Amino acid sequence: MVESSIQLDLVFTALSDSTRRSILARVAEYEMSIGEIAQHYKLTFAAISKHIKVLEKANLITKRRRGKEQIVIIVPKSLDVAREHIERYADMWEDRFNNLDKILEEK
Amino acid sequence: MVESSIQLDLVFTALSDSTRRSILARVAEYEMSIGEIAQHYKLTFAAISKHIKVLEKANLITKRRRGKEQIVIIVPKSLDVAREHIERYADMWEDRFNNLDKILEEK
DNA sequence: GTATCATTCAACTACATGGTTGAATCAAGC
DNA sequence: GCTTGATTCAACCATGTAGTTGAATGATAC
Repeated sequence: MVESSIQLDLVFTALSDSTRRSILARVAEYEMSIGEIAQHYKLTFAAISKHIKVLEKANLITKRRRGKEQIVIIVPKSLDVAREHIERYADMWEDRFNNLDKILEEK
Repeated sequence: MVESSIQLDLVFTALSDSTRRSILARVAEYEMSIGEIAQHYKLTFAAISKHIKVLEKANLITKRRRGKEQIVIIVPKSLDVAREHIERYADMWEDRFNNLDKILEEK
């Protein structure tokens, strides 16, 4: 535990399950109720509800009430933290690559 | 399980742990042996070895032998699959946002 | 081939996760 | 206030994961 970023932990954990990625893709297109989401999967309602809670905890989605239903809404900027983190690896590697000249000179 | 992408599962699972992200950041800058990596953490050697195996399984890093040591090397393009997936969510949301006009017309 | 250093494997513990079922909650409609 | 529909909670089971320790392997140096 060095770069203690709980938010990143939560986001990557949420994205590590294909059912959750599928749900996220769904609500990225159309906001919909939990019941509507659950219809598309063989899992029980409760299981879907749990997956949605994981996405919510990672702040990838949020909920709003519409009568009896809970409407699931994507939080658009929430994935930025993950995207930016991934870019950072690329940048580091790029820097290292650009320093190859120096390394070769030492030979 | 809808968009059965085991590779994405592995990559996001690997990135969901801050120790592994830290290791990945380290080897993105400089390639180094497992022993050198382990020195920076309070965990046992075996624990670090396990973390590195998770990163290897996700194809984020690879290993090369140098005498007695195993040198850990980042696989630069391996994160693309994750980055591209994240971009897709953004695109979907963008499309939906651009269609707001039509939705408002229906009102 | 023996000693040594670097790493991995095996066995184990503790805890988290993904799934189930059935009861409980909560808002709406009558 | 009762019923119904939508969702969540609680309890439980099975499996996976992160960590440990100690033994086993693999490569080098002598």
